[in-house]
Amino acid sequence: MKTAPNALFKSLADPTRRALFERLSRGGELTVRMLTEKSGVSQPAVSKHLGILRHAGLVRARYKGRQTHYTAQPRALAPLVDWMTYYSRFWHDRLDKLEHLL
Amino acid sequence: MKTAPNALFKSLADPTRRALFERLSRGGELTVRMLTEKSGVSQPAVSKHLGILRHAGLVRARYKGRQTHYTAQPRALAPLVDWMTYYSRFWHDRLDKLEHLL
DNA sequence: TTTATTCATAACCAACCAGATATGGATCTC
DNA sequence: GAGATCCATATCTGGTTGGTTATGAATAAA
Repeated sequence: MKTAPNALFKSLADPTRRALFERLSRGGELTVRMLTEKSGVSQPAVSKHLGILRHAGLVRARYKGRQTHYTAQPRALAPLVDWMTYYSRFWHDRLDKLEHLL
Repeated sequence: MKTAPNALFKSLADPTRRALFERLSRGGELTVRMLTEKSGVSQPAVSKHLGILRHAGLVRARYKGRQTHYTAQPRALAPLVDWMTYYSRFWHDRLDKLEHLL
């Protein structure tokens, strides 16, 4: 309950990185090129962010030809849900049903 | 749905800071002195962290005499729950009941 | 009225981080 | 095969940040 959410919190703390994850969550599968276009940062920056997200398990890479397709892995958010379930006593009664689902 | 979770994610991204919030979530009301003891860092560091948490709305300060008592404000986690509700399509069906509770 | 305690702020420092440009490998296209 | 495109990695840099010590204001205790 301690080290698990660390990488997740850190990964999602950066706005640019979180925006990438958000786009992937809605947009299905997207290439680095597509993600770079409306990201506001350079392509290497996007690649680096995707690497961090991938390391945290939040996205998944599929290699086809010269381009890499990324997809979101929302299941990786589970430790965050666990963390909030555990540490918010106020909501505990309402969240504990959710907890055993995960 | 964009700027709201930013301060929360950033606040909770630091392990020391998150540990303080966790302790307050379980330990009720604690003074800076008490929080400093088992934090592993100096008192000014604790004060700074508490200031950040307070700025994010995650803790609340009560001033009595020369000591400051802090309490956790788990309701402040609401935007995080909203964020996860919105951006995790996988859990959407299970979380949307929770969403309208908040 | 001293003396001690509690806390916050200031000033400083080392480490980390997010961004850039440069580059090269791999793969399509012509 | 030649050129163009896509992506990742390497390197560098400015800004952020989490930590420290120093200090002072405010309050409690002696």
